[in-house]
Amino acid sequence: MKEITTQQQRVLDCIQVYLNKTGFPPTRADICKELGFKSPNSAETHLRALEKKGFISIESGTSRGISIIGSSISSAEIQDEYPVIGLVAAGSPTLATENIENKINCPNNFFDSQFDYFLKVKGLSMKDAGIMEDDLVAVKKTSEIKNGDIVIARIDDEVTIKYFKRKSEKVIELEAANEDYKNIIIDLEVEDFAIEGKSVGLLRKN
Amino acid sequence: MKEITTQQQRVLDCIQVYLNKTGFPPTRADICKELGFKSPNSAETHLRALEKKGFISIESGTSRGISIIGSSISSAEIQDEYPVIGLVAAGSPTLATENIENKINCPNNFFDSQFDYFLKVKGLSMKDAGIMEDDLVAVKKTSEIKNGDIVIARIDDEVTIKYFKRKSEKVIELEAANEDYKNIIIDLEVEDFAIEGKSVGLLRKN
DNA sequence: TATTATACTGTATATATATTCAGTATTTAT
DNA sequence: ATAAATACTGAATATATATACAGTATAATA
Repeated sequence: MKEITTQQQRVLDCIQVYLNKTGFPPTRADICKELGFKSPNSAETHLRALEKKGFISIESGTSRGISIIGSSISSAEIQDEYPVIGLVAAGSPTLATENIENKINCPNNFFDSQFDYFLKVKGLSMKDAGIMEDDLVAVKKTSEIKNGDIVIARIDDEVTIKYFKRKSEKVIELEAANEDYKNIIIDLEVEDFAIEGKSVGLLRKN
Repeated sequence: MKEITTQQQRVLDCIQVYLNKTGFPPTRADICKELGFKSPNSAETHLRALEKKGFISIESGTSRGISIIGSSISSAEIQDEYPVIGLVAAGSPTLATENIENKINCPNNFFDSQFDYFLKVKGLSMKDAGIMEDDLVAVKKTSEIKNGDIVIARIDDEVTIKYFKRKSEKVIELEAANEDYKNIIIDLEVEDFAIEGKSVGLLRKN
């Protein structure tokens, strides 16, 4: 970061003040008006100098495309948009647009593990695990599954959420957490079966 | 501040995300691109609705002249820090520093209603309501309680989470969601009883 | 001494952008 | 039953805006 001149500092301050006042950056003309310049090119050249020295970045071809570098409160925590997957139509990929009910913003380190989407739970098969109808399960797409994990699995074209239990090399049991539901035994040699991911957290709005 | 629709919330989130990413607000076209709209007028009408409802202000005739109301200068303003309240020591106020286990960052519009802190649940008295040990219940400090609400109540010096049921003018029943637990009948004339707040959501990390 | 950086005015223009108008369709209030 | 709000597509346009070009002038390098 090179040295800044007095006038360049005035321009930089002007951008910050304008941002604080309006919520968006100034145009070249705005800067001119604020600092008494009579030509938009006065602002332009100062901006180019500030960019060259690393104080700001300018998005080319973009109106008000100025951002002050370093002022973005070193946020280790990034907020991301996560899709909420509702009823998954048979045969369609889970994350297909038509399955996305809406989106939720939340920090990407919100749960102990990264995750990819929220699954809106239908039915009460995992009731005794505290997973109720319409709960949003944070799903991490992975095939690293341990016994006892809560997995989102696909059998033929149906998506289900259950406890995972490996019975043998070729047999898996999907265990419900509700005595009213039957467990599912999967013979990997016979059935079309896939693990979509596992639950890493849960969100309920009520 | 009137109610916001799902789509309007998405547009509002989109503006915030764009701001965090670039440092300046999006154009109508940017919003369309981000949310998949095909006409700039889609963004325009949503913006007008958001302005009418008081969520944003729009500077007329100004490119990118959008500012989110309430989230002043700081770009990470919609994200707030919420305390996690663990075991509440008898006699101490719930939000006393010594009761705060840690803090969680999450958007302040994360649940349908505003809330004040997370309560880490002990015991299984609300098991059948899907509230398990160590779950984090989002608590809104309020005395506006309806029958059937899940409330955080204080009897003498003990904090408990139960279903709320008004039996008569002076009698309240606190109902557990687990047949192994007994319901609690409160005579308001006899017992030292207070409603700390109610549950507006739940968070589970596993 | 020539060159580069700073610090401006003034004019011009391609395009980025807000914004209006004309439709269609669905849902929610009155 | 009718109106109003929501949720869009699609096209058109005035203008807001970035940005290049042509100058002038001073101070700091090399």
